[in-house]
Amino acid sequence: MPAKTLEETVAKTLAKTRKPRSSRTGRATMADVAERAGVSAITVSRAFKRPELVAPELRQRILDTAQSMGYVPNQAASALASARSMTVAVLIPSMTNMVFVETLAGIHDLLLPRGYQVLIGVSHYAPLEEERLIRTYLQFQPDGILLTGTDHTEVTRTYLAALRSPTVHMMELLDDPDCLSVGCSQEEGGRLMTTHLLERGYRRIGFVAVQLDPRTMARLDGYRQTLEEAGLYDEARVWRLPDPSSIHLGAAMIDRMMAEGSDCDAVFFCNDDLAQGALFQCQRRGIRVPDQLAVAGFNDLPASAWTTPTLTTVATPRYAIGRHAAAMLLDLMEGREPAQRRADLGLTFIAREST
Amino acid sequence: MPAKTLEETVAKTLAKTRKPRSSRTGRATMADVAERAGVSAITVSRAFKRPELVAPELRQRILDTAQSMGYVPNQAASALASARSMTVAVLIPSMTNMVFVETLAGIHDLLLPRGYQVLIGVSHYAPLEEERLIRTYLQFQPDGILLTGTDHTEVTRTYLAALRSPTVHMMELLDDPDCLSVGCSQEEGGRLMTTHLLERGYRRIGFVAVQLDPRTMARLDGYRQTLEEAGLYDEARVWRLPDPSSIHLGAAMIDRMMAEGSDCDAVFFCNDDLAQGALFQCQRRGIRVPDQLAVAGFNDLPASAWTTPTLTTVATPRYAIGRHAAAMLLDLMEGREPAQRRADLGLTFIAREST
DNA sequence: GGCGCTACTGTTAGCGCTAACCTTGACCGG
DNA sequence: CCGGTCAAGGTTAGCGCTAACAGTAGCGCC
Repeated sequence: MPAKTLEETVAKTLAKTRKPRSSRTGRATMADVAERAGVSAITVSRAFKRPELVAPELRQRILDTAQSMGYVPNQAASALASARSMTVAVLIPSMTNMVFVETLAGIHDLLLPRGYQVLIGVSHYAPLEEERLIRTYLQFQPDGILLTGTDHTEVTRTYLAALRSPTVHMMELLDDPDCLSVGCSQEEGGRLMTTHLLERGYRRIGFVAVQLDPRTMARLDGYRQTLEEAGLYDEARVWRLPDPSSIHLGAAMIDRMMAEGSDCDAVFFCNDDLAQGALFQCQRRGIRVPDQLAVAGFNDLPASAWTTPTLTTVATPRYAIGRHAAAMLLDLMEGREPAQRRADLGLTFIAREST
Repeated sequence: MPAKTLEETVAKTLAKTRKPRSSRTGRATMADVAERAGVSAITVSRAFKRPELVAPELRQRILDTAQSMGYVPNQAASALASARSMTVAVLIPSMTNMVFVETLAGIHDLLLPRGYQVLIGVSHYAPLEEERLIRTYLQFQPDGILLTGTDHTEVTRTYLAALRSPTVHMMELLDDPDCLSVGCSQEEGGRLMTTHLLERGYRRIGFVAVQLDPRTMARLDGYRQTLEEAGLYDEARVWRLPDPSSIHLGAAMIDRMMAEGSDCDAVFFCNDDLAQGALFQCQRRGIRVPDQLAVAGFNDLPASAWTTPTLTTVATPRYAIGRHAAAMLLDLMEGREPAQRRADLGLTFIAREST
């Protein structure tokens, strides 16, 4: 009986001409503020979101009223009505690795002042975990997505392709013109360091790769290419370990090399914390660096300028990468075409005492 | 003319008996899935959120249909309708300080598997910034809030009091029975270390306080109390600097002490990274540690077990604090009373070579 | 005087989901 | 055979906000 239903609806509508002063949650709503300020709800909405559309005095009165009532806009309702969540999902492999924390800082510094919120997901270097996270964060209908690296599962790629949400890849550079990327050439970093070691006269240069993520492997590639060109590459001087990078592991590697009777005159560690651990252990064991063994790292962590000896390394512009990626994403989210689809932010080689 | 309005409404309602297959955003909605699976929307909702209410085969069919359509629930709509955002706001003072990053890891590990999302705010040790962040995060109607420390502005306190959202304070312990807190006694840490230094025979013990946040000041208090009891407190051996803690600053402090002709035979640094910097600089300047100068830190950062000499410090259970705080919050959010309102997770004193 | 224009403010409808209630049919025991 | 119970699914209304459109007033101008 549709007639009855309509009658009922009308009756109910009339009955609650004015609702009790607050919503279900006990918080003031936009309608409450509107009523108190003697305007309509939409005007309150505009006073907050499009202030230029409301007469200055009225706007001030509305804002004052809202303040006095402790009104806080409901972001879920806003997101639902406007189809804009003002949220960006960021996926990084690790939170304990300073490199990504600083990238995050760059992202935060750019996006937060512009009203965007950041949802941080940690994939622990596992593409499958990343896929799970993507699924979770899609529920938030993020206006944009920032991904680390380029090794994503097929499903992740499908999700992202099916989605409208703008996406920018960080750290590594992509040649695919459909993808936006900001980063630096990890391979180039590997070449820079290896070339430096060759120039310093080292001939039996080892490489320690851990975590085995694509960035580490790219550095290894750069190392291998350079040594192969010099006719000095020897697989026996390459160590590959899936473990996460740590000072402890770096120290352990020195022990292992000694135990194995390695003939290296220099070792290029894929990460600064490994190299720092190696330096500490060399000091303990009385191995003179760089005379007996040269040690090199990657990323330029803060302590690397202070160890004894100080550590030769390659500085990566991670803060700048985060900031730049966020800026590109912002362009996309606001409908502008970013200046470039692929931004190489370069590397800085830092020669110190350890080589 | 209400009659006409009603007629119009009915006409429109009939017209769109079935909407086009997707929503405004182009994504499949629950209604789309329901139609395809031949059930009502609420059943789809239940298949996801209350699976025990839907017959197993039907549930599977719904989930399969959803999957095949690439359906992702809209969290904003869910939050609006259910008044539960499944979101927790976490405010920490710094992201580059490992202590808080590990706290975050504990929080994540507990909350994410239970379906909660975490919004991270960084206050940069500024209560006013924290207040701003609180205001921002309240828009998300978080189901719970985790705060670091106890120095909040009056406005922050007012907001939190006006709010229903459960709140747990981390790191420091509160005596206020209205507040839940998880942490350890920073003051106790200061006493532990100072007592240790006294026992080792040091008599002119200095203290370097940086950042000057409440936790640092509490450690300083513990130090002062202990030395006063021993009749050895001397204000001239206390340095207070507002700068953030860093290796660099620790090294600089050694230089400054030398330049000032300080007579300390031991220095207690309020943070491990400062102490590490001091150790590095002592090594550079040929100051023998601990013979000429003992060095002590706080927090037990990873590198502290590897420096030369290794660093005496106090380990704080930050991961456990994060996890425990999250567990208490979860209890509150799910309507249970937590086992205790104030959890002291203790400290571990670690004697190493530097003292 | 009428037209267009700008500057404000309001009305209506609906975003996608779920709480609360309602219906249906199967099963059970006396 | 009937009332009671329960599991499984549906109906209705509305969460709090904003897009889109619809006024309305005031002004300038020919």
